Parts: sequence; C-alpha cells; structure tokens
Amino acid sequence: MSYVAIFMAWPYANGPLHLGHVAGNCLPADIQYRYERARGRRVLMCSGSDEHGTPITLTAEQMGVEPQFVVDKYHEINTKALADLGCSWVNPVDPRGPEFGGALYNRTSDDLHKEMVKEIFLQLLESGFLESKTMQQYCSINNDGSTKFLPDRYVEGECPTCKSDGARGDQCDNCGSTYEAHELLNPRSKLSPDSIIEVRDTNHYFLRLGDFQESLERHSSERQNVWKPNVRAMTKNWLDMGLRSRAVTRDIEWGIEIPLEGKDWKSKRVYVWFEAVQGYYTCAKIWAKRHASKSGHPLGEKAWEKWWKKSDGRDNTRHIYFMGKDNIPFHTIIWPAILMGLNASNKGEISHLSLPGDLILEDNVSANEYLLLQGGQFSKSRKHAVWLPSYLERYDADALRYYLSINMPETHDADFRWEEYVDRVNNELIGTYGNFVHRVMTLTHRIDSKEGNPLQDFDNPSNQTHIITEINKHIDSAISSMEKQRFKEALRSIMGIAQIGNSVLQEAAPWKYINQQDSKERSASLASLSLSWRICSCLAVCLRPFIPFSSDKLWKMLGNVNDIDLVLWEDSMDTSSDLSWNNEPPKPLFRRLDLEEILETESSLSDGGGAGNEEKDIRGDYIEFEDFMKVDMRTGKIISVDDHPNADKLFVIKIDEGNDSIRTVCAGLKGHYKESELVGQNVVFVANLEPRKLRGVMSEGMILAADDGEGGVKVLTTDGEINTGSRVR
RNA sequence: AGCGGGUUGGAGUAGUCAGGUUAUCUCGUCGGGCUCAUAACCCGGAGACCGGUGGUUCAAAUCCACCACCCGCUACCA
Repeated sequence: MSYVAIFMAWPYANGPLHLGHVAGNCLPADIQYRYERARGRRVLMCSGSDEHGTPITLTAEQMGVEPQFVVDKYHEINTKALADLGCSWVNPVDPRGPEFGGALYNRTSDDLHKEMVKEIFLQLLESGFLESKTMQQYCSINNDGSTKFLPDRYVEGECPTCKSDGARGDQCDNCGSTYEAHELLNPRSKLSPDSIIEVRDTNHYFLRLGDFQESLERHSSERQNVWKPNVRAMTKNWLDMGLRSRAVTRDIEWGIEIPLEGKDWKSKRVYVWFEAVQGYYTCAKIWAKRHASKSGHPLGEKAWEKWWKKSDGRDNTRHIYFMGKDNIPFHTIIWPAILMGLNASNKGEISHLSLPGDLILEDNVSANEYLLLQGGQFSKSRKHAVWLPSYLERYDADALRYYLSINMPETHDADFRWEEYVDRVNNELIGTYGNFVHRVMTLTHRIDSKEGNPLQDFDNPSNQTHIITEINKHIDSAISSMEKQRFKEALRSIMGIAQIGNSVLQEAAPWKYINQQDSKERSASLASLSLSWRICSCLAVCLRPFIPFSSDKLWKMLGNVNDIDLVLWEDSMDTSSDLSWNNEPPKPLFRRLDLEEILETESSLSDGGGAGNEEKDIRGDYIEFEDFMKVDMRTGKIISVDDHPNADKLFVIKIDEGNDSIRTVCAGLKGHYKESELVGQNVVFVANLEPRKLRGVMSEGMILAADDGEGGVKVLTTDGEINTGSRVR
C-alpha cells in the first residue's frame, strides 16, 4: 500500500495570499495531492497558517489590535481564498474513507500544536540536542521604563569600521566589513527611533545542528538525483559552510511558551522557525485526532502513524514538501535534523536511515523559484502584487490554475504578465482544450437520437488502437513527469491529448456525415467522433488535478454519474464502458478573456482606487525626487469630448496642448461629468505617459482627477487662465 | 559587499549535476487545408553560431577559468 504525505510550507498569516504563494506552494501541493489520489494512493495533505513571529506583532501594533486579531483575520481570508481556488483543503477526510487520508489546513496558534511543540522541545532538550547559551541582544528602553528586545534586523546604527550610517545586521553595506551584530555604534530602533537602545545579555536555547552534520550530508547525497538544482545548491552551501547551533527561543511575547520553570523563561517564546516546521507533524496528529478517528479510521487517533512512521511491513510511505526557494534550508537541513533528533532520542543514535517506528524524512523537497509580477518581485509594501482573494473576485480560478501551472517557476523565476495570461488561456486552454470539447459536444448533440448517446451505435474503438496507444503514451509520460513533480511537462503531455483529439476530428470530419444517409464512411467518421467522446472523458480525469472546476463541469456534461475522483489516470482512456449521455444542451467550458478589459480593470486598481484597502501603509512609500521629476505634467484646454465607441466609462477627449498641437486622451469620467461641462476646461495631464490603447482607442496621456474612492471624482483645473502647455510642478 | 541562481530562434521554455547522432516544447510568424467549433482547429515551413572570451576533450549548450548583464537571499513577502 502506498502512503503519500503532501506538505505545503505554512503561509505566514500576516496578509492575504498573492499569486506568488499560489504558484510556488499552494498550487503545486494541490496538484500533487489530487494526482496522488488519482493514482489510487492514500494521501494526507497538511499545512496551515504560520501565526507567530515579530512581523505579526508589528502589523498588530500598526493596526492597533491584538496579534490574535491579525492572524484570525488572515487565516479566515486565506482559508476562503484557497477554497475558492479549488484547493483540496475543503474535505478533511477523503471521500473514499478516512483510511485513504484527507487534508487539514490548520494553524500554529492551535492549542494542540502548542502542546506538541512543547513536548518536542523537552524531548530534544532531554536528549541533549538543545544547549543553553548567553548571547548579546539589543534592547530598547521605553519611556515608562519597560524594556523590549529587538531583532537585529530592526536595529540600525553606524558601522564600527567605516563609521557609515545606516548599517544593519552583522555586515556593513558600505565597506563590507563584518562584525558582531551588537557592535554597531549609536544603535537605534527602526521601530521607534527615539528610544534608548542598549546591549543586554539574554539566555537562549540553541539547536545543536552540528551534531547532525554528517547524517545530513549522507541524506543529502542520497537525494542528489531527486532534488532540483536549486535545492541541491542551497543545501550544499549550508553544509559546506558547516552547521552551527541556531537559537530556538527568543525574547518576544507572541508565540509558544517555553515549557520550563524559571522567571527568565516567562518572557521568552519558541522561535517561530523552529516551531512552524513542526506543524507538518503536529498537523497530521491533529488531523488523526479531530477527523480520522471520528470518521472511523481503524487506528483511531494513531491514524497519523500511517503517514509518518516507517512501517516494518510492505507499506511504502513518501513525503513531498512544497515551498518557495527561500525556504529550502529549513526543509533540507533544519527539519530533517529535528526529525533525526527525535528518532535518536528513542534509539540513541543519529542516523538519516529510518528504522521501523521512526519518523520518516523527506523524499523530495520540491522548491519553486519565484513568480515575478510584470518583471518585478511581488511586494506587499510597494503594493506590487495581485492578491489571490481579489483575483478570485474578478476572474476564473481554473484560468489562473492553468496559466500558473503551464508557466510555473519550477527551475527559475517566472513572470506573471496579464498579456501572457490572456494569450495562453485563450489559445491553449480555450482554443485547444475547450474548443475540442465543445466541438465534440455540439457535433454529437446534432445527431438524431431517441434515447441515450447517439454514438453508441457507431462506437468501435478496436479500429483505432493506434490512436488509443498514442494517447496512453501521453498519459504515461504525464505520470512519469508527475512522479518527479514536473508539472509543466505533465500538463503539456495532457494538452497533447486534446491536440490528438482535434486532429482525429479533422481527419474524420464528422460534420460532413451527420445529416447523411448511413454509409461505410459515415460509420467510420462517427466512430471517430465516438472515440473523441471518450477522449473528452480521459481529459476530464487527467486535467482534474490542474483545473478541477472545469473538469467537474465536463464530467457532468458528458453525463457521467460516478465520482470523477475515483477514476484513476491509468484507466482514464477507457474504451470498454458504455458511452455516457447527458441530454442537456452543451455549454462552452470557458469564456474568452479580453486583454483590454483586464488591463483597464487592473490599472484602475493599481492607480490607487480600491487597491490597498487591506492596510493603509504610508510609511516606506517615498519615491525619489528624481523619479517625481520624470513625470511631465502640463496644462491643456479641452476642445472636444466624445463617447468612447466601445467602453461604458470612457470619454475620448481632445486637448489643445499649445503649439498648435492636439492630443487624444481616454479618461474614465463618463458618469461624473457631462460632455458640455468638460469642454473649455483647463486641465492638468501627464504628457510623457507611454501611449496605450484603451478598448481600441489610443490614449496619449492621462488627465489628472481626484478620486475619493466613494464615487466622487473631480478633474484638476487651473486657478484662472494660463498658457496651454504650461509645465505643472 | 558576501552567498546562491540565471542568460538557449521574435517571447516564454526543456536539455546542463552523470559531455556524444538533425537542440525540446508552447506562443507568435509565414504558407496550405478545413469550415463542426469560442477569429477556433489541422498539416507544413522559416527562424538559434545555446550571454562573451579562452581552456580541457576525438567530441562542449553541457566540464573548467575569466568577463558582462539580470534576479534572488542576506535585510518581514513563496
């Protein structure tokens, strides 16, 4: 029996998920989960919100609320967004039964998680893998006399070597010299620059990573053929530098308490990196306790052991982790070290090989690179992001799943561009796949039929074995890609099946024969259409992990009554069962996307309007003076205003910009102004904005207007007459 | 600055760790076909001295050295 555990790196509950998280983590994990199920394996998927750590306390402070409020809010938002994206967290127990597994999206503020983390802490402590050390840490002293330890990254000061200001951490940006983090001159807190800062001693526990160096090296060398180059390189780098102990506690109030007596430990918490990775393990146990045992798993609360403990029988268990590239060492070094430590505390010896009863180490750490947005990195503070919840409010989940799967940052950074998104969805998802399905459906529905599928009289798969063999080859290669977490390759193989389907139709040309009398040619042609019907079924099954919503739709449109998730990939090209039928007239699976419409929506969002309603974060949003001066704003007089021929909200406005020159600008002012109110106004416009077509009309700039976000819009005008073309600054 | 990664026809991308016959696939483009279908689909063609220079080798996109540019991490984002 095959057991597979899918682990997705825990999203930090400090904000909504964006498309980078989706492409790097959420989507690959869900695809793999659905795929493993479609191979008949027993799959458990675990992840959840990572809810501790300094950044969350800072967000809470900024919002003027408790940290729990912040994590509650984002846990809820993200849970819903993942469900809307079609990720499989919705069913905690596999519909086939609890012994087949399930999925739990938990959270690290869960009391059971906290308890288990404390147990693990004590177990590692008793086994000697944690050591206590005194370190120097910056501490800010508030006006009321209270003190607060500061993480190094929130402290800046002068470099002890070159005296340049703005140095942080343990290395100077200016001269490159290194020093201890607490050696900065005139340190100040970035959070409250006026506070007094001093260095104080503080006790902490450290995980003795060095103890695991040799075993980790062995483990790593065994994984060379499985890991992707980025994982190999990053891990090797850490191992080559030599592993040093890492603090597992820190001075902070938000987190899991240290399970030790003594006043000193009351003010400290478990370091979030040490605790969050344990979520993979605690989540499986919590799943067993809360879901599996209640649904009647034979092992009850011990159900988790099927996915976590090395068995002594023939059971085969694999662990696959999904994360972004910045998370690699936590999953190839730190987490395996913790697991080996737990195993060693039972058997007394550190080893990367697991004996029966041991917790098992990863089979693959599948780290993706980053998804960039229009060439730049996703950034919360710069509001350069497409947030998953807001995407899902406007667009289709499967379209996103398709585009991110076919363009996944598997081996290096990939770019999210709306142009490409529209292009690929329209051409590939809709053009090749959706259109194939629609051809088959509409053609079949045009054949006269008394009852059931009219193709059943023509079905003759034994004459088409070469095509069936070809399709099965595609399925096999998709399977072998999926076994290596190569999603792009797998999806391409499956899309190849739709292409085969299209050429089968092209060759058979059933549209010529549908209304003709019976003949040998007609029978042969409709036999091909019948095969195409079966190909649609096959596609629904194989595309299910990638685009679950439309697969489900197609499955029902085909009239299948069994559960699509119970059909295995290897059985998906079925030629033996009766042809299914659904009398409802077929509907297209997808709607074509309109690039101009999307760009218009997206640019109006990023222009300030409704975009950043998550938080008002004004700090850190400065631009350079030079950047501001790049914007060439000028005055002009509106000489004509016309309705845009193809848009509801746009006017096409001609502006006299001086020097006998006239400029055309599209402006979203319809509904706010009448044409006559605008003509003759002196307005301010951006003169050096790159011209862009808006719904078919070239717009050469942008008229400035104030927008209060609540429907009020007022154009900026000059206070009295001034020459057209005057520079505004 | 240190560390890591990248650079392959117009765009995106596979292949690089274990060197070896015509360098993969998708989009775009060009020509032809089809007209059932969501301006779609099918067939075919053109287009790359694999970032640069040098080296190792019978043989280099692949290994080595140096250089250029891009990105990430280090420094809250996967």
